[in-house]
Amino acid sequence: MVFQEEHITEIGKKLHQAGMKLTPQRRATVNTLLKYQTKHLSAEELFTLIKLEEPEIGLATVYRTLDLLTELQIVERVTFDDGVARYDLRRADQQHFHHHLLCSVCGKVEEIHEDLLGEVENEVLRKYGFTVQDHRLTFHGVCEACSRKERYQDQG
Amino acid sequence: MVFQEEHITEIGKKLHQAGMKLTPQRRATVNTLLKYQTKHLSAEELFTLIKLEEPEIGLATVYRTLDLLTELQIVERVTFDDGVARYDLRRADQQHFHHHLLCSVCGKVEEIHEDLLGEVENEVLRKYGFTVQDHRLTFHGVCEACSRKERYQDQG
DNA sequence: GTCGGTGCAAACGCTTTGCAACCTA
DNA sequence: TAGGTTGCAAAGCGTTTGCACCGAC
Repeated sequence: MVFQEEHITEIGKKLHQAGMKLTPQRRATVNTLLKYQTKHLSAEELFTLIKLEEPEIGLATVYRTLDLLTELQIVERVTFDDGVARYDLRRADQQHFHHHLLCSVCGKVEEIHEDLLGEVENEVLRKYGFTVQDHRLTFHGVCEACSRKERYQDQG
Repeated sequence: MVFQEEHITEIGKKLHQAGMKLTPQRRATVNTLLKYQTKHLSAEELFTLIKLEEPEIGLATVYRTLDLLTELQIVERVTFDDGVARYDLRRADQQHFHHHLLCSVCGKVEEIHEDLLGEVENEVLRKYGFTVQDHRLTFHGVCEACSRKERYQDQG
């Protein structure tokens, strides 16, 4: 995938700028993040998948790499209420226009890449004097597929 | 505080309805939650405070009580990105109109009790077919006090 | 040769659980 | 007195850290 290679070299550059190396382990981690984009995988889940490409890698290295990528703002760490950290590759074009829909029936996590909060953030500044730099917005509810199923069951 | 007593008996009723008892430990926990409302304390912090009223209480009981109150929707469990659960007494009149402002300078957590998301939730239903039941919204940024300080420093 | 990066195992902090004793409705 | 509730200690789980070894520049 050319697209993927571009991403990797771009990330390699960022690492270099920070005086750090693009090791095979880090490359494999980024590859896996790219491959499972928007899946919101935990460190342990990523570890299992990364091992397919880089079997010798250790869990600690995965954590360290994810921390590093988070600091460089290449990935975003999200914590839902289960307390487990999940990791998301950040799109280059995306500031913080990124929300989650968490279905309480099937557990699926959907992403919305659209800024729903522009006006709301202005309001927060106006009313509370709070300057918003970033946000975390997760909606809990029922996704389209599950709603349909529920309606179906109610009738049947 | 009459207000507080009302709350306690009301919560006692809810427990009763669920076939559970209002023990001294639970009473002390609710009292402390009332006393430090909107402080977003962790279980450990609450434990320390509850012990002032009920010195024999164990940490496990605090966790169990908080779990119980969360299930009964009397308190709300919030997890910011540090991964530690914090607990918030739910106001009777409040559905989910409750957001957080997290200052990245001083670490303070402010609450907003105002529904900023009514229109946004309609949009989510319209565009994504997702029926919103609840949400978590946290703004990361700089609070009014810290903004003022920063402006002052820039000038001085 | 230096210095960052790695794997392993041990440690860590928050949370949950097993169990015997307790106590309240 | 029956069943929920408790305190304690141990275990659980995700995450971090110490350390010796490795490998690229």
